[in-house]
Amino acid sequence: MTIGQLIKQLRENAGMKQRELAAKLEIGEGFLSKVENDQKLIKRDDLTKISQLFNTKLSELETLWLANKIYNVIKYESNAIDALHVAEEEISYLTKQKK
Amino acid sequence: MTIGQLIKQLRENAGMKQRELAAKLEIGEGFLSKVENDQKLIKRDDLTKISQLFNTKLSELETLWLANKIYNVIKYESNAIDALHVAEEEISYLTKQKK
DNA sequence: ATTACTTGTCCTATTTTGGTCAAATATAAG
DNA sequence: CTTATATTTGACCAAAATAGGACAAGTAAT
Repeated sequence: MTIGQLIKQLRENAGMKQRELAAKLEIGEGFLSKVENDQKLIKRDDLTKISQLFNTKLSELETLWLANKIYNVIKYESNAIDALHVAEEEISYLTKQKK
Repeated sequence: MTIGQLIKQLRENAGMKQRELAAKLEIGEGFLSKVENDQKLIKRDDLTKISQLFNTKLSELETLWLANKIYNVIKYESNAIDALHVAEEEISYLTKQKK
């Protein structure tokens, strides 16, 4: 599940048209369409508004949003998976903050 | 192991000073110092030169370089690990290219 | 025929990249 | 200690890339 797919799902489950949601987010509907199809990434600040509108957990939105950012960095890379693992090791290492 | 740590290691194992390596890469030594300490990321093109200079596998350098890029995206994020996993799923999914 | 959605082209303001240089610190040598 | 030599750090910068969008025209669905 990508951030775009989730936004689309939330919107449709609420029976809302793109035009409506776009208006609430103060963006054009063309842009929202691209967001829902993961061709553009929505502004991070707008996640808050979305989480309120659809009463969904902000943290879940943020995780998918961030995943999309990561994905954009590696999508054309043949060693993407290896790099992800290395990055994960580094994060884990620092997160254990051995004083 | 980060890309900076590896570059430093390769250089020291070859008994080379920062000044020398910096000259071969045509960058200042201040910049190289930052690269070795992961405060700056070296240009991707320069990885080729490094792999030739120290006779090391380019793919390994590239993986660490990419890992650093990813790391920079998520380093201050509390849900970094979750996002990494989501991104990995997306890559894996697309890599299986089910026609 | 409308309404809804998608897509392509274009734009500019902000951010990031890749770097310099000088000064500050370490380290080593005499 | 003193002095070279090596490395690190901070402040700054131009150029390149990206973010975040608008808008019009094209498709799809109703």
